[in-house]
Amino acid sequence: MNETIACAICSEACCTLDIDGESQERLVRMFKALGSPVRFEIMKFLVTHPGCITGDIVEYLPVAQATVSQHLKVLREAGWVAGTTDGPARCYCPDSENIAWFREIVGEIL
Amino acid sequence: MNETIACAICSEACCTLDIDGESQERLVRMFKALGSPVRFEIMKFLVTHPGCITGDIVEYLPVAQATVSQHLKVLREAGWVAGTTDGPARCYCPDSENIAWFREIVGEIL
DNA sequence: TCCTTTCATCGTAATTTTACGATAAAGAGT
DNA sequence: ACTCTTTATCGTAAAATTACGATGAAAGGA
Repeated sequence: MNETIACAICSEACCTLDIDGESQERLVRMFKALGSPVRFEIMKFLVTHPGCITGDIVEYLPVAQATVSQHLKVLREAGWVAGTTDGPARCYCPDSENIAWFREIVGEIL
Repeated sequence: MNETIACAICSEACCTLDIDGESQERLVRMFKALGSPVRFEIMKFLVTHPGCITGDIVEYLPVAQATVSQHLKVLREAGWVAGTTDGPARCYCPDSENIAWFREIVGEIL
């Protein structure tokens, strides 16, 4: 679905956006991850409290611990946040590299 | 959930991101809308073929017409695209104003 | 007026997501 | 070894999303 195609507008082979499948998947995953009110709220909290632990988020949000953990996993796998182990706890931070990548590619494409 | 709160990190009233509820809802809706492979593909097509009609997208994608129409509605309501009527057909374009807004606020917040 | 074209909407089945309690795992301290 | 703290994972019920065919609505031409 990512190669050059013909369409009714051009009536000949024509352009498509220059993004490889892997990057696109990654990008869509990032969009999807922040397309949830709860996860967006978590992200907001992490931006203003970088390095905080999961428990802080659980305290802050009216959401069960298991749910927060699940959402953090989604944000991690999407690349929005990165977690480092600190004893039994886990510190989370916005993943600035991936965030920069997101902004960059969004700027190119949209 | 958007006012100043106290948290375990600061142990006193502390900051939260400066975004009002309405903008946040709008932003989350935009994220969510592009967090779907099919909708992302539609958006890509619209960027490279601004002004095309629904039927062109239906031809391009291996998806039923009803489904495309539904996805276009989501993209419209999120503000990614704008549609203008042209006879029985409907022309769609990327909504550059809202896209600019998205980029701007993402740059501020993340 | 009657077609034709184009698109949106309705109803619905299948899939995915979300949220929760319960439980497991992993590290630090005693 | 035992316990406490912290987080992840499992199982599951409820809700939301997705995709489709069928139908309806709106505009233009014969």
